[in-house]
Amino acid sequence: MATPSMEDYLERIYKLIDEKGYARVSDIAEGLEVHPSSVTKMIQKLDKDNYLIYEKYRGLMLTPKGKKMGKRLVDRHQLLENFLTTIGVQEDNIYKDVEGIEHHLSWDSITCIETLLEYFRREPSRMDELMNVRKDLEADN
Amino acid sequence: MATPSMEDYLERIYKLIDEKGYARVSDIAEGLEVHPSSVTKMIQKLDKDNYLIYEKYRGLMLTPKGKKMGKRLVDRHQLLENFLTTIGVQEDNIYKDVEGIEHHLSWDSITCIETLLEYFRREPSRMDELMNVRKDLEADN
DNA sequence: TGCTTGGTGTAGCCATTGCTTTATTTCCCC
DNA sequence: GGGGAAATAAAGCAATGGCTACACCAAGCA
Repeated sequence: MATPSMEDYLERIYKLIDEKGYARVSDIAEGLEVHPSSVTKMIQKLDKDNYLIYEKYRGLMLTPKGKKMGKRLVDRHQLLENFLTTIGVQEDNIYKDVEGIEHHLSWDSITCIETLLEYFRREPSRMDELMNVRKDLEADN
Repeated sequence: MATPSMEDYLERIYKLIDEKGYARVSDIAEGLEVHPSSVTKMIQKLDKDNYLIYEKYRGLMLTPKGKKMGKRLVDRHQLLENFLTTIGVQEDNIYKDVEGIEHHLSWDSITCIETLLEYFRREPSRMDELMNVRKDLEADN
């Protein structure tokens, strides 16, 4: 299984390839705010675990396994952002919270949160009702 | 600020005191599945950070700060368990997931999840509707 | 009283995870 | 072919927390 940091790298790589068609060491490093040498090292680890195929100085390609996992990770991240937004968490807390929890939820939990979001999406008035509850609770203090 | 591990200890200690009136090193160690020496070390750290007052061989007492934080941590844990249960996560995933995310959510997020739970509590039929969404989504596959 | 014993405390060590620094290598393009 | 940007290798460091081994205290019993 992948460590949290491996997931961060894989997520970033998937996104870069998705957006620009390729993922360079320096882009990955910049995105994650680490030094290039850290990226090289992690890429080698990801290669060893068959998430990607890596050729020194030549670049990398995600394997099917890597693509699949990358997509899941990116989707998961997005889902969690949507979830926190939906329930009313402040913008400035969302990124850090997602960053913190995304690596620690089972896919079962992810699926359930997905369902919950769909629940609110289907009937937007439900969010209004949620906000009413919020106002009630705030009034209690 | 407290590290994840410090929070685990504080949570455990608060619970022990709440249930038995005191918290012995060996009980804490057993609860967290670590060796007693690790507990002593952490207790000293918690003392240094004013979460508790510690006297060698004599036991410990939570300070007001420690009590307040301990209660928050225990409540937070419970809240997250309830949340995952409510949205339909399987029993066997809940503990590990909560264990994983509890240290990584802002109090803003916690409050919002609290509101969400209250939303379902007020009108239990909402959970039925949530389960209907779930069935729909499952049928799609 | 004094000894035994179980619970505690101390010190030093180890593992994991990642990151940095520094020095070197490779590629690409002029 | 040479220069510079990018990438890599090697070594080391820092934070976190856990463990082992051994020393120590204190309560209860003989």
